[in-house]
Amino acid sequence: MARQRKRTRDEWVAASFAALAEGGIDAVRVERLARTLGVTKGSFYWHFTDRAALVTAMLDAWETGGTRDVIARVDAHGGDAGARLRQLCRVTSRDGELTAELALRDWARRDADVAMRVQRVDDVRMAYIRALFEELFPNAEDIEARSMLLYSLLIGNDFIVARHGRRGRARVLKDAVELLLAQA
Amino acid sequence: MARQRKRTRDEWVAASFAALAEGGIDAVRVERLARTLGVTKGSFYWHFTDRAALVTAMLDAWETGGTRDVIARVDAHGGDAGARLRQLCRVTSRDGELTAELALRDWARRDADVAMRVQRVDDVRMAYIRALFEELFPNAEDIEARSMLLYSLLIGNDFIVARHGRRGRARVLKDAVELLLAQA
DNA sequence: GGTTTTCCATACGCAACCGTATGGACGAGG
DNA sequence: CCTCGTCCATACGGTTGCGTATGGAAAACC
Repeated sequence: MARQRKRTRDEWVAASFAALAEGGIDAVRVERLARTLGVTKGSFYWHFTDRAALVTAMLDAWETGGTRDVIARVDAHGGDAGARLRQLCRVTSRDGELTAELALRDWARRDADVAMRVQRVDDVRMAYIRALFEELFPNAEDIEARSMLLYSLLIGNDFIVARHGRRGRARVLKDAVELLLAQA
Repeated sequence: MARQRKRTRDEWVAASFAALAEGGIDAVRVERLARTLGVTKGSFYWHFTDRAALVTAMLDAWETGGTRDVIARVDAHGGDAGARLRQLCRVTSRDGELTAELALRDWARRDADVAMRVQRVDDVRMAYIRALFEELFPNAEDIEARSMLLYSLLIGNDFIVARHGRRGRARVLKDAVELLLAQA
């Protein structure tokens, strides 16, 4: 933890995500972040005009990190459509991968700008999933249903905390994916 | 809007949910709620010891409203397992049915008590869905996978804002449910 | 080495909340 | 009619957070 002298804009954004994950949006406060970064508000208001500007920067980071980065990681693994869908499942089910999702989707219900961003993210993710399913199935409506089911599963896997008896979540998740990949 | 003289505890809770839906958890503030109810804080602190007590009352209401009430509405409609699952889908996809879900699930990540409540709700819902699928399929693992997929779909239908080209969400939702109800 | 730019500390005013304390209006019960 | 319990208004102190203003240290530049 070498006491560096200068903070960058990205450090503020990173600290904001950490605070969001730990304490919710209520924890993303200028003075609190300043303390964790070892500086004061003066630093913040030099890098950002506003608290709103910080939030905008967070949204930007989430938008690319939650689409392009994930897709790149999946594609880097290679394989055919089925392998990629399984890999997508593994990547997104990693713990802490979707820490900001809930807060942002909740916020999107009340803020038009945030809603637009979430829609963009959802469209990109669905397009990726849809393209993979298109390599496996012929019927467009079937493809759309399976894509929606898989995307919902990835979201639900993180948002739902139900127990599954003796079976673990990982096993259920795997079974569900295989069900979606199975030919009707 | 007859200016009533006395407020009940439930009115405060109802106003809290309205505020939560409109402005997020940040809008659930004592003095703000008092204004919308046409009273002052004095009233609040007579009905509740604390802001935390209000939140607890909200959680209680959500817990029963999001499980027993929904299940009762579905069962009241009657029909076999397949019909009930389709009805469950219709009931939960009504707008505004899950306004508190996102905020609560987000909160559950950081508060052990809230997490326990969400888990109870998820367990009850999953048990209901599972029981219905058990009437349709023989394999336990298959049942669990389909149950998780359906529950995820119901959640995802509300949380995901992706577009589906010419097909509307309602149509995709219906196709997805039929896919889950179809024999392998 | 002096000047300018970069980055941050300090101090201030202001608003929003929380929770408490206290008194008052109003109806119920005797 | 008087009292008592119910329900709320008002006033207060304390905290937290935002945004601004201003000065200062340290580095970059010439």
